[in-house]
Amino acid sequence: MDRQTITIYDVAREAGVSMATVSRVVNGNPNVKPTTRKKVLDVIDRLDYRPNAVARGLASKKTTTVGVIIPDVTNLYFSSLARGIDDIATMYKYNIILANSDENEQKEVQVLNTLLAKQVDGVIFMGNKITDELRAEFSRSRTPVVLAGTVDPDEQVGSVNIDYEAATEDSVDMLVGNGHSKIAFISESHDEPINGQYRLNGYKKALEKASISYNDDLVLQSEYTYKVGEAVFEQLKKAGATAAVVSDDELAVGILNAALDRGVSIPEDFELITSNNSKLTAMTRPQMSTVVQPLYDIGAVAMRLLTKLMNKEEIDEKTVKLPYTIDAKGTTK
Amino acid sequence: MDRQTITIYDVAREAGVSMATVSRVVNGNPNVKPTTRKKVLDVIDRLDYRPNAVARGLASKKTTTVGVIIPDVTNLYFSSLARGIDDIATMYKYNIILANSDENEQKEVQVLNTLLAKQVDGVIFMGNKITDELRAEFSRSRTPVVLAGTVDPDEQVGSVNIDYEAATEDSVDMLVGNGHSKIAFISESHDEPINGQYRLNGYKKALEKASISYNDDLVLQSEYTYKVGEAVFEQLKKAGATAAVVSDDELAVGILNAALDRGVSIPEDFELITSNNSKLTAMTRPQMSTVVQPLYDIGAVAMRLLTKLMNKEEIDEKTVKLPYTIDAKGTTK
DNA sequence: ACAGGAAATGTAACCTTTTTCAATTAAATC
DNA sequence: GATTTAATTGAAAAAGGTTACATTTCCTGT
Repeated sequence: MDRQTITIYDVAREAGVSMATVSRVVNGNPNVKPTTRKKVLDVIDRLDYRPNAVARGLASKKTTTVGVIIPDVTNLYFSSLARGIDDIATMYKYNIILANSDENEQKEVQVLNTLLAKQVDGVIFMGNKITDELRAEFSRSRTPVVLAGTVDPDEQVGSVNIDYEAATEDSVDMLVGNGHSKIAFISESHDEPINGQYRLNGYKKALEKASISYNDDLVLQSEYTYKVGEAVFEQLKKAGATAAVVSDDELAVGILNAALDRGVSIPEDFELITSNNSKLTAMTRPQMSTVVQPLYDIGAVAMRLLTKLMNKEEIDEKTVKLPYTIDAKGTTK
Repeated sequence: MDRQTITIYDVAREAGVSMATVSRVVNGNPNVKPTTRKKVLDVIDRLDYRPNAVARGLASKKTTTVGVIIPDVTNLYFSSLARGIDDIATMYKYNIILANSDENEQKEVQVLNTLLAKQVDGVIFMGNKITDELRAEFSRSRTPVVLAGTVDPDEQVGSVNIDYEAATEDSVDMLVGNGHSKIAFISESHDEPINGQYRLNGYKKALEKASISYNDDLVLQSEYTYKVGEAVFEQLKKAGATAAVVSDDELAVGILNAALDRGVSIPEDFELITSNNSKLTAMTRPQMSTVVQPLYDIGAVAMRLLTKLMNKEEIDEKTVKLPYTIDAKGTTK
């Protein structure tokens, strides 16, 4: 009682050719006589035939689908990357299976596995830390993987980033230049190389250059949400910070607002520079000074790189670093 | 030179059973003797067998994948819905193919077609207007469709919303109550029923109740972006509006900031109420008064509804309206 | 020990394409 | 006009599972 969908068989029969021929015209294979092609095309049109992508995937071992693991679509940083990914994917005729991981290691592995089970042609991973288990899954399957906005010191898989260390160093340099010596650094867990290894290093380097001694009280680990801004700001005050480098925009807004709500003038009494250049940085008052990461492009380039990998094209460099700048807006002098 | 992946055949052979039996244990069919199950499970484990979801999909005609058409992941309103969708999808073992449409009618149709070609078990559509072409595609395929945060006066497919008309009416009521008579209404195109039919109606009703005559100059159509806020605010001033009801948070922030940047005090000189209760409403200063839409829940309920539809369960009501409230924060008195 | 029914397992068709590889047809050469 | 060669087309074998149906095995009760 179903048999409603029409298959390549039906087309072949109607057109009086073999299904191989139908397959050829559908796939644009040139070895088909123009008249036959026309005939088949007409039948396809008349019957409104749509190839079954699943059957296609099974036969050809290609699904034209890539998996995208994202911590949270609701985070503007990641959704901006995702947008870049999807646009390029569409351009290359791929679709995206999007899965939220909440940066939960267990979910990440699980999701990766279902993506692989679904035979995605490639995977784009956004997150912060590549656990060993994840790395093991990556290398076990021969499915290409590209990290977007995510670093893996191991560099086994492709990745697209900016130079987080240098960007953070530049940010701190700027605050130092504005006369600060009690500069806080706030990021997520230092277990994540992007923070503990790159950003923190940049921070330390800048301090060192300025002969400012490193003070543990000024280095905070915090989740990236708006609502913890209050608590973080209290900690900052307690530690005597007069400026801060923040690794996430949403958190930065939280801190900024907490300061404003307490009557602290910004940037006069406190300076702040954030890291992602998401839309948010333009929406606050004062607008937030920020590292300008080319968010969309990171996603786009990552997807482009993945297409090459899936296509087994020769890659010159599978770790690409995109340029960044610093945009001094209203939260710094 | 490929044959690296191991199939159900391999497992069957190793375990000395038929593939049917392997299939049974993989799918949790109870008709398997515990000892056999154990034996098979051991082999699966040893060989690290992972069922090929594509083959499965072809054989069973179920892909456990649903398509999600979203205008733009980067818009917090929609990404919040998407998050609700994905969480419930995951809960029911579905994956999400996400596709951005930019509310472009052509893209919408095209994307829907590739989703159907990929044999998704269901579709969740977010957008604003259901064109006839889209409607035609919806009904042609027997794939269930649910609209999330999107209305279709036609009510042919499932949908999850709030009562936009009433919510807008309430918003205007509140501004009227605060003494305004020159209240602006700003939304996207009135061709979209959600705006032209529901919200605008609510606006008119409220005016009528208050015996305020409708003034065309106070009714604006604008795209939903932050950057047009300036232009929109200028128009509002010109029209002499003293308050506004805005249908999109990002646009509302743009208007709010344009006002603040011009030295207008809010809410003293101008009141504003927005419609989506995205994170943004808490991030501005003053915080934005808003209609509280249960964004996450709209997505979650839509996905839940879709699971029922896909499961051919009996549905009591396929058009569900979720409750909303009005949260008067800093942009209204 | 044996019939009868339930439980467990196996057989083989089917799902819809792609993709060899072989067969046929058309075009080109002399 | 007979061959050769090139261009089209078709037949059938994958691809990796699910599932209806048939068959075998296992218990029970007598």
